[in-house]
Amino acid sequence: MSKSASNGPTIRDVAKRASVGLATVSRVINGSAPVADETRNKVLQAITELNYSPSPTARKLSLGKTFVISIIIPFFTRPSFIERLRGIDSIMANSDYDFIVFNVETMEKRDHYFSSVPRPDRSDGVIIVSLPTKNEDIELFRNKRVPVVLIDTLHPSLTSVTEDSVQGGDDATEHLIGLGHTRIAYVSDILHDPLAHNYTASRNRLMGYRHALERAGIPFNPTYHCFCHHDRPTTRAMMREVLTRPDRPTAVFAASDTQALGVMEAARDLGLHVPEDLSVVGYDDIEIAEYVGLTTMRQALFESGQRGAELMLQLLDGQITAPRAEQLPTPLVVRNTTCPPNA
Amino acid sequence: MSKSASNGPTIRDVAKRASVGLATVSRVINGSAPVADETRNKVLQAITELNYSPSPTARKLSLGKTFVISIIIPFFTRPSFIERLRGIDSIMANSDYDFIVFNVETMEKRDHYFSSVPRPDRSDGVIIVSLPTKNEDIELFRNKRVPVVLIDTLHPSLTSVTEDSVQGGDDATEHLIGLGHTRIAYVSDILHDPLAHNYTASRNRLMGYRHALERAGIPFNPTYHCFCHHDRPTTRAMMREVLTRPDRPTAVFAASDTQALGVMEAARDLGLHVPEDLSVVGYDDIEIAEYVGLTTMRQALFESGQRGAELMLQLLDGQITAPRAEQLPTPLVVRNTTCPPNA
DNA sequence: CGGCTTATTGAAAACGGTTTCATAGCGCTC
DNA sequence: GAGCGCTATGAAACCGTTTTCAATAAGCCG
Repeated sequence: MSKSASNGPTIRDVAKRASVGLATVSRVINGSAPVADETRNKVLQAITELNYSPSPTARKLSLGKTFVISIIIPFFTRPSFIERLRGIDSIMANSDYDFIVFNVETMEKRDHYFSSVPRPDRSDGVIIVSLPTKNEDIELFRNKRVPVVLIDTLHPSLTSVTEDSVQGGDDATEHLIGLGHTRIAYVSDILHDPLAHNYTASRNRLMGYRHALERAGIPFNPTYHCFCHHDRPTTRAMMREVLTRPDRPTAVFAASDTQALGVMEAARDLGLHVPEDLSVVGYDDIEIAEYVGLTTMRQALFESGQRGAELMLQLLDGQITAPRAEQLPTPLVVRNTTCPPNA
Repeated sequence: MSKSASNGPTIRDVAKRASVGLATVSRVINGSAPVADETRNKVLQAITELNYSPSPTARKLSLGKTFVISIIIPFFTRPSFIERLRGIDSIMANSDYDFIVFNVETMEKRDHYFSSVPRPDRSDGVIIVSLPTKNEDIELFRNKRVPVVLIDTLHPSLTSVTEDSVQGGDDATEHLIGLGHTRIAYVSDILHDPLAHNYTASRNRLMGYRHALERAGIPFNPTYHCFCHHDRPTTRAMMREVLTRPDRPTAVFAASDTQALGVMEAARDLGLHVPEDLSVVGYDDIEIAEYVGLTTMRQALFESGQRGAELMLQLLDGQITAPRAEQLPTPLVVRNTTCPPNA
């Protein structure tokens, strides 16, 4: 079983045909040491005659590298992850590395991949997307000595690329304040639950929201922070109550487009017009957002993937030594779900 | 450079510690030959003591396999591809194989991947999704002796999984006929252009459409076949004209949800109500479809990925020898963009 | 108790590259 | 012309597995 069907020519065949030592062939291929022109030509000719190409596996074994970057990502739950993957791909496709994707859909899979994937004989590096890391995870990675880059998540001892959610929350809120709103609600998922979708991001957007309010001299009203499980129907139900309160907000900043859609459905249920009766700002700029004309914060999804991949490549190159945390700006996309209040 | 940082224990270390030959360790690990219980226990103990796990790369080299399945897919252009990838993943994750994804966004990349990826030293098998194959491609694959499975595409000499587009087109049209419609338009992209998105599928849906009409005794009206470049704005513009014709259709079957959305926008532009004035059936059941309540044909995307992966595994196992073409049924999802005419 | 089969085992040869190390050949200096 | 350094090269060792092959020990039969 050791020999598989019809293997191609090996470096030894090339050496024999060119009547040189096989070390010389290796040198010609990799340019790792000077070779006389005449010799090189003989080798090159033998290579083309035999249609030889070196075995990646053998190379990997000899070099002690895998030439694989592993991506651990919940990539199937949201379209936004695809955009990040595209960014990673756009960089990786031009490198020597392949990337293989590990799809996390449950906590068990997360734990399983976190412990089995970052091993030197499996991957040269690991990019973790949108998955928070605990300290024990970090310890694990360090023991395995595999470089790690975080995208969309933060940890003090790892290199990471994140969107600036504080700034984003600030900008979104400021947009509403600028239009004249003062009763502005913030809608998010449950911030106490570390397993929630966007735990950290939602918290940071809240911070930005509060900064903006503070700067404008608007006191923070805790009853304007509405949270519930992160899906459209639940958000819709919750907001139906909120929007019937006597001091109902005139504007809503939602921590995700999905929740923003829930807000809009609730408004529709109650006969409130958007944006005349209620301004809504979302976050993410998912595909539907454009379709329904939702004003939203666009995350630099593609760019985050690109940047993460670039950082990984630099890490592998030894160009980066100390962990570095980069932040990407998030632009506001103004469509037609926001306008001045009572307009 | 040959030695990388801090490699883990090797099979030799285990052998030494258990004071057995290294062949025996291999036998214990793989169960490839009988080992005395006492010996096995010694080895097992040494393995756990050293926390040993075998090097995948060395295994690959020795076995002459890559344990990699390559997926060539335009996966980033449409959400539907992700669903197929999920299906593939759900099967592959439980196998010995990793899969690596090659993202095709241009013709050059297609050609490049088609020639470089299906090589025995790169992949044990290749799954090609939604990418038509020419005869010369097939010849190439055959030369490389790498098994290939097609998803969403067909070729007589390869194993494939496709949705039954003829049946789908038939069912969609029949649904409209059943509601009482007789003036039914078919909207698709340009069928003469082999580079168009869904060339074959669109043609097959047209065939199903005609079958259904014929069975109902409704003559096929060529002016009811409307085609244009496959995007929402273009479709919208085209349909604005079609829907102002004196014999305007009372129902539209669109070859994709994207185009169906264009149709609905055109109707809105003209003050036509959906479904009272115009019934619309789409195809694909993309995410937005549910949001806007579009009646549509759901493709068995996830299942197609699963089935394709299963077939690949069987191919690698030698369970399949002759090429086999499987077809998956596509269910109709009735929402609220269809109703009887003039209702 | 000798001979023969059968279950276990270890040494060694793959797998196909890269890299070290020693050497041969050459031009240069003094 | 002896000594020196430098370039180009090939033989051999190595990466960490799997598998072949021969050998040893044990069991069984007559």
